[in-house]
Amino acid sequence: MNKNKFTLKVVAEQLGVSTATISNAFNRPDQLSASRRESILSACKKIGYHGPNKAAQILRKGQSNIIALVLADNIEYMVSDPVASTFIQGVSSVLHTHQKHLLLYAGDSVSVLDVVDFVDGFICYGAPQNKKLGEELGALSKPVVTVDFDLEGRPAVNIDNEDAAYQVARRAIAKEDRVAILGLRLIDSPTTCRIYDSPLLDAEQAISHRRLDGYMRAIKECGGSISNDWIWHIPESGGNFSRQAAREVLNASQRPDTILCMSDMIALELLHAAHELGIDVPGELKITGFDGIDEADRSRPPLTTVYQSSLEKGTLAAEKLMVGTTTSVVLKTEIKKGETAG
Amino acid sequence: MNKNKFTLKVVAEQLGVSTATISNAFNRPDQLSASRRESILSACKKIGYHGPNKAAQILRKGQSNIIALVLADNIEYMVSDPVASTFIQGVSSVLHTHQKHLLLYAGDSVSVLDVVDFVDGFICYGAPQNKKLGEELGALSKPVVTVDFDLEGRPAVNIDNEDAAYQVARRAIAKEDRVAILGLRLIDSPTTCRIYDSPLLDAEQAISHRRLDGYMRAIKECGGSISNDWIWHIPESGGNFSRQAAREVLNASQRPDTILCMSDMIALELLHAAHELGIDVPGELKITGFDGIDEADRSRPPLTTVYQSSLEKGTLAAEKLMVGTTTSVVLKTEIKKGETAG
DNA sequence: CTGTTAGCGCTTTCAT
DNA sequence: ATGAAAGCGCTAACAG
Repeated sequence: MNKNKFTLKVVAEQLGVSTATISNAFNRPDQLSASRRESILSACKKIGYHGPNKAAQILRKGQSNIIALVLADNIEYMVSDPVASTFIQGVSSVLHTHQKHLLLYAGDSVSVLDVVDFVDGFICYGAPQNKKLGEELGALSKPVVTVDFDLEGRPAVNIDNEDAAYQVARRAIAKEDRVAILGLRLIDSPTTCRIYDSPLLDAEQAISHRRLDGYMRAIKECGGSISNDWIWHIPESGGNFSRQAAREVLNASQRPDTILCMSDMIALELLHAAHELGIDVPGELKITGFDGIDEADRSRPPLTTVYQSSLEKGTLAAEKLMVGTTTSVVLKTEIKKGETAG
Repeated sequence: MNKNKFTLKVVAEQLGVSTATISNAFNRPDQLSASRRESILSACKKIGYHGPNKAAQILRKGQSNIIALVLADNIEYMVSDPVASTFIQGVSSVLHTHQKHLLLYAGDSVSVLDVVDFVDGFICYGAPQNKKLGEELGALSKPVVTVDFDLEGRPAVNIDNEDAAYQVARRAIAKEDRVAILGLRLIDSPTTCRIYDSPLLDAEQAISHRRLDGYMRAIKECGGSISNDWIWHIPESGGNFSRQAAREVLNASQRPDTILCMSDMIALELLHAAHELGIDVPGELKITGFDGIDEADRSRPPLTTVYQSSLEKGTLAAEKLMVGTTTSVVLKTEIKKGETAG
């Protein structure tokens, strides 16, 4: 329970040198002889002074080595989502090599202004649920890297959601197919429901809408069409939301031939529900997912989906922030054929 | 890209009041009239001053509202582990209601001293891989709450690992059973292997050893015994480590009748491997897990395991830290019968 | 290479 | 209820 209350000044007096010398010994080796530095450092260690106070350094240097990772939703959900947690892994691994600390910041918080003064930069994973945060991040003087959405003038890491969705849908849909879509965060509702004619969320905000566009293109190309009654909104992949949607769509009269899911978690839940109802996949029902999580590979039958590297998204975003890049990038995705789409 | 460079002092001059008044308007409402405060606040908003600089506040007040969550291993692994991520959920939900920020700190880092000056307290989830961190945390003058291990004089949140392991093992083991154990972090090795006569890690450090004790007690009570050749060390639940151990033990001549696994992730991997080899569970092989994660319930057959509430561990630990409790607690666990243990 | 000094931006007695 | 002033602990000019 010690943790001495030493300050640079006190230590300097005790060692009979100036404060600047102590400071330099710790932060700027080039400013003094190696031997002097060595003796100072060991003297400090002996008396139990472990280096300059970090809080004071943050104020003085204007640099904390803390990076805030702004998550789209609440932290609770994000940490348990396989896609998001893989992303976090990527981020944390590169921050670790750069000796930076990781602060998790919830996208449903009130304002990033309560951390902006003591973090060095932001990585923003998905458009924050609280729109205001997006505006704030856009106007900051500190570095920001966005992922899965864009912010005027900020470097971003994205995938081509429209094209990926198109590709995977194209793989599943056959002529004359009745198609349904289980979408993610399409409208502003906390519950699972068909979208009917609810206004869609801002197009710019939602990767979901790019995916929707891709699905639509595929459907059209197959000579089909889809009404809003056959498009579900699911607030988040986890929990019971997906299950509810799965049951609704499977129990509908005139069950669809193909169901396009905007995440693997949703698709797996649907696959599970279909199994329970004795529906043969892909014989009676084709299913596609999105993300390419490991679990999608282990399901039986394995999911037809599109893979995106969340890990790479994370490492790239963090590296951009570390290096100070200003250019954006669009990562490649890859169709995983699986066996759920005929 | 604005983010005005306003300081309290500048604002005070501009509004023609003293710095103390501005400060009070933001931090101590009781120090001035409501109307005065209101007018000051709105004036500040108008000119774009969003409140006192946080970095300066941290230095001055010695309080940052940042809580460090020290993870046992590297962050990468922790975030992807269902047990750990559930724990994080619990922590973050409580911190969020207390307006505290969450800093993730890896247990394989060099020293907590590089954050101690700017965090208000520590939650330490599992004995840090780097032993030195444990010592440092013990000697700090800031609040520390430990989980799944103890630190002299610090409040802790634990479960009774020995008893839980005993209970679940007792459920599976029958007289004359040949028993094997797939253990987690038993020795100091980065690879999956039988422990043979390697020295076990410090008993105090490892919850695994309490579980081992429980298993041993159950085995003895059934009139059996187990040699170190039948105890595996697995460095972490995820990755291929569990799979390797599963294959080794299943392919051994004289396959065990019962295999006790120190985590559900290990047990599920084992179940999967057994399935691939056409081994009937529980007919030809009984399996037990540990943790009671959701997925253990969804497997076929559902896993016989012992449930612990990682969420509650998280909320409790965070609450202890917020409230400043000094007492420790041992949470209840619960046997989940499942169908993999006869 | 070393020491002196002026702040980084704020909070908080203490006096008014 | 408000204002003046002394630091919180450190760093980086600058001068020696």
